[in-house]
Parts: sequence; C-alpha cells; structure tokens
Amino acid sequence: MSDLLERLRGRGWRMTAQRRVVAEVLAGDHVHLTADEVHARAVAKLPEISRATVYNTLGELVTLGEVLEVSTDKRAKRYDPNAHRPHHHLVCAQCGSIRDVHPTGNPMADLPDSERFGFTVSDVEVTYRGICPNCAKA
Amino acid sequence: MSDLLERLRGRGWRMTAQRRVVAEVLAGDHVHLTADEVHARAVAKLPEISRATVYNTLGELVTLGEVLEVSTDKRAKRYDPNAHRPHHHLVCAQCGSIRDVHPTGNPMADLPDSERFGFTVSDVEVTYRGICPNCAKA
DNA sequence: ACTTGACTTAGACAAAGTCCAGTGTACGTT
DNA sequence: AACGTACACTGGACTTTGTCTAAGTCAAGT
Ligand SMILES: [Mn+2]
Ligand SMILES: [Mn+2]
Ligand SMILES: [Zn+2]
Ligand SMILES: [Zn+2]
Repeated sequence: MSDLLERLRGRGWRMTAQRRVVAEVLAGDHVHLTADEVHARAVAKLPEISRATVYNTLGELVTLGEVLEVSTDKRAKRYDPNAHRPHHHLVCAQCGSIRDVHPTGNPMADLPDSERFGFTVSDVEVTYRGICPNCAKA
Repeated sequence: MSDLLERLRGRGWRMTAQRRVVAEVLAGDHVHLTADEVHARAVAKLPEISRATVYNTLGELVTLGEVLEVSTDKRAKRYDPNAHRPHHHLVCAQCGSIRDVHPTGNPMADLPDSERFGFTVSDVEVTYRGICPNCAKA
C-alpha cells in the first residue's frame, strides 16, 4: 500500500489526505467494499471527506488498474484491491458475502470461435453462487 | 408462450391483461431487455400499464423460474426469457450488446472443494467481455 | 512565499428500483 | 348472470446508487 502510494505518485498523482485515506481503507482487510462502505470507513479517519471524492478516487484507481470493480449482486458495485492476482468470486446468495476463488481450467479456451460471433473477446469473469456456511446454519 | 401462460395459470396465476402483455413482450424476439425496455414495449400494446406492474410481473416470472435476471453491466438488470436452456453471455464492453453463448467444459467442476470454503455451491455464471464486430468497425 | 492547475466539497440531479394507499378486476361461488 | 373478495394494478412518493458542477482549497514546482 505504501508501494501503491509510491506507484501512484510516480504516475503524476497529487498526493492528498483524501486519496491517502481511501487507499488505506482499501489496503486494510482484503475485502470487497461498496463505495458507501469505503466512504464510511474513510470518514472515520478523515471526517470531512466527501462522497464525490470517494467516487472519484475509486474511479481513478480502477482506471489505473490498481483496483477492480466487481458487480456480483445487482446492487452496488464493489471495489476489489486484489487487482494483481487474477481470480474469480464465490458469492453467498443469501447474505452477499464474497470470497476470492481460483478455479482450475481456462474458461477463455472453452469458448470456441464459432461461439464468438466476430467479437474480440478480451476477458472472462466467473461467478459462483451458493450458500455460505454461516447462512446454512440458520 | 401460450405454453407459458398455461403453465402460469396452472400455478395459480390470475390472468390479467398486464401480465399477458409482459409475457408477450418477453416471448417475442429472444433478447435481453431492461425493465424499462419491457415497459416501453408493453405500453405500446397496453398504454396504461404502470412501471410498478412491470417490475412486479418480472419479479414473479423470475421467482417462478420462467425468466432469468442477468446483470452483465453495472447498470440496469436485464431479463432473459431463455431460462430453459442453460447458457452464458458474451457482452460488448462498448455498446453493451449481449449474445448467448455455450462454452464447452464444465466450470462447476473446475472449483475444487478446497476452494469452496464450506459453501454449498449451486450455480455458476460465466461472462465473456469484448468488442463486437459493429463497434470494432468504428 | 507565490502561483496555478489539480483537487475537494456540498448539494443538485439522474437512473433504477421499491413501497404504499387507494382503486379496480378475475374468478370461484351462488 | 351477479356477487364478493382476495388478488392485482396504479400513480406517486421514496430510496439507493451514482454523476455533475460551481466555487473554494491546496500540493508542489519555482
Ligand atoms: Mn476479489
Ligand atoms: Mn441469455
Ligand atoms: Zn451467507
Ligand atoms: Zn458493441
């Protein structure tokens, strides 16, 4: 994360308290937070940070490839700081909790040319859904 | 689609003009419409149908397993009448157009137990992204 | 220290979706 | 065929998530 701030400065980022705080929030526990959750945690460290700045900063981090946008449920997008090791997601259909997973196989190779309809396919995203142990107990 | 209406009636659905119209819209061209697009097409056939009814009806069809919700982009959910043949999606990152695809292989088998974290995994959704031929030309 | 363009802010705005009270109607019963 | 009622529909208010803008602030090079 200090690495992250270094890298960003190297790319011409002006270093501000707000951006530092957002980066810290994301670099903390390795989770998948919504923009509002990021904002809530950022406010705890820097009370006057605005929603707009959190959205802006997250957007910039995504553009720079430092953070991934994940839309597993149909509600808010989630921001994933684990942008450097490719992975997929396992989502609890009930409580929405998300785990990183690393399936075997290569889904990209599983799409034959005849099923590409002339598209230039550049990316594949696999989402597993189920019930987490916690929700299964209830 | 007449089959659809039969099936629904069999499940205790009260048959109304509004529900018939929504079912007709979905049974038309086999596409992936947003709720508002469904509403627009439904209004063409039944001018006074309300947005709330379209949302309600779509939700019921999803619950009954007759229609699938697809959230490929981060914008509006799309409703997929192709609920009976399992398939995945190929999405244009630029214009958002969607094609049904049938990859080879079984992604479900590609998630080892050690990567399931105690979840009961019931479903997997694969989304390919790329640029469609139409957008590639521009 | 000064300057300046990049950054932040609050709040207005927009899109997608949910909820509710009041009204209407499909359909089983008579 | 008419009735009664539970279910369905409507319009509009409301919520959530996200974007945009004008005006003020500040990081960083000189
Ligand atoms: Mn992740
Ligand atoms: Mn489909
Ligand atoms: Zn759960
Ligand atoms: Zn396209």
